[in-house]
Amino acid sequence: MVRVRFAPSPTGYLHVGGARTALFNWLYARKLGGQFLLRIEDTDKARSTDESTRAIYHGLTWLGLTWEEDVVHQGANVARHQRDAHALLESGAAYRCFCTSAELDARRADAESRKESFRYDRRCDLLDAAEVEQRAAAGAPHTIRFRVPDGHTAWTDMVHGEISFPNKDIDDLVILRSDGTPIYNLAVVSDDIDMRITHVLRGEDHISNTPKQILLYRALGAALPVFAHFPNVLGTDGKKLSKRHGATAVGDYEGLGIMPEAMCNFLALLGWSPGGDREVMTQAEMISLFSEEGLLAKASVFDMKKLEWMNAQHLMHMPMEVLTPRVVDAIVATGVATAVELSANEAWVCTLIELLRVRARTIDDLAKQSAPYFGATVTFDADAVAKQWKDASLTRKLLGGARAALEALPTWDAAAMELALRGLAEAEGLGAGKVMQPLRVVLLGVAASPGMFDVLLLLGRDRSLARIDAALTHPHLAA
RNA sequence: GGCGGUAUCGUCUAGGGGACUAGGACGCGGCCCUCUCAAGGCUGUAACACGGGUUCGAAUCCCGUUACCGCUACCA
Repeated sequence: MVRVRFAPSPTGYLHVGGARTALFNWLYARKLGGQFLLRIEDTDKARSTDESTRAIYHGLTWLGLTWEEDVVHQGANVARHQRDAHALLESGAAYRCFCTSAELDARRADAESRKESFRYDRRCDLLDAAEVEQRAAAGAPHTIRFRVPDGHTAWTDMVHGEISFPNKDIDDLVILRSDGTPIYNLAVVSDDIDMRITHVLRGEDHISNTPKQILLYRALGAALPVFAHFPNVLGTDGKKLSKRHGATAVGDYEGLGIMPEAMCNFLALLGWSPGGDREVMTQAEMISLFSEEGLLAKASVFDMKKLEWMNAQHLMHMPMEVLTPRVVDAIVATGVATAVELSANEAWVCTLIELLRVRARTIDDLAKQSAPYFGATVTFDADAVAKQWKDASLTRKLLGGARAALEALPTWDAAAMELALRGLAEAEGLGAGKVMQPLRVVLLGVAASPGMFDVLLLLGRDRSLARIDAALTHPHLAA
């Protein structure tokens, strides 16, 4: 049974890089019928906050990346971490180190000043056993260090292939601080063993932790998981994505009107390709297409333009029953209509969304575009007015004609409107646009919208005529 | 500095020795459609980091260089 985990530290919001790591873990588990677990690495109490933990839950849930079993809080496992550290001490794989941080810092600085790379010299490992016992018993503060054996440590990474490190380049790492608290590498290994994790899929920044962790697995007598290290997500300047690139938290994109389906789709394509020319996919399609062969080792740049395009694709193709509630919420949030009003006109709202979804890039954009269809009065865009009502007297004449023609219509249907309005234009010796464009501004206040007849239908006879009347009193047209 | 990772259009990528005149997508430009805006269709722009090998043949394999990234803590 494949068991994977996403293990963020709750020191900020859910970052898009982290979200992609979570996505790949989730996809892998879903693909193989495995389990996707969540572990909050909150051992750094100073930096961890409950707010961050909630943001991570929210982000993952929003993306649809639901996890199995109870969330594991690393901080709750300290006793086991300590037990493992002491087991290592007893088996001889680790030793007590009485060097203080200050001494270590000084030696490190000294090595650096001589342009040498610092390695712990194992002086405490050379101490007489009896002396060690005596000092420890006397309560002398000390850490527990893992003794890195000779040789080299290698593994076959799912995305990078063979990776090998000479053990001589790995320092004897502290696994338990002098205050008895565990160090990250020990805690991770201890928890992953305990959680029976079979595949550790994480960010590239953990590559150099991996040999240390493999050594710990072996010393603890545990089976190794399969490792995969995903490349970084970069900003447009090629630097690792960070705050100064603007929105980096997945919550930011939610606020921007990006949908989770699009976000997942976009994130999945950063470092993974289903092969062929496949791009727009539902989550179900991503699961069935997912394979480790498609995983890329190269860092990729987060391109907001493409995310927006991706969002637009999902916006226009997704099932109405999932889209509608979201748009309704967004419209209500803009204040132009209430939820009650919208639910009372379900079919009408549906038509409106169908017409706008193909012209919007985000949910917020769509909600904003819907504004002119609500309310009693029209808000006129100054540029649209200036451009489309340039010749005031001609516009008045055309609008008068359009109003009369529309009012005379026996039935309020598109075919009849088209006949009437095109007829009007022809009679004036004008192109259809000369009638439609001014009318569009009259009805909606803006220069771009769905087709005129769709708009007329949406607004209805009474409101359409009333808006024409209202426009005739607009200062720009009132002679 | 040491160690590790990576390198195809501006960006996401296809490519796994001959099918490459290097394909698709985003973006950008043009055309078509058209009452506007979108969507859609057609089309243009633009890349194998560099240098050596291996091979009859290299974007694909190997080595080196360069650049970028990561790690090098009693952080995670």
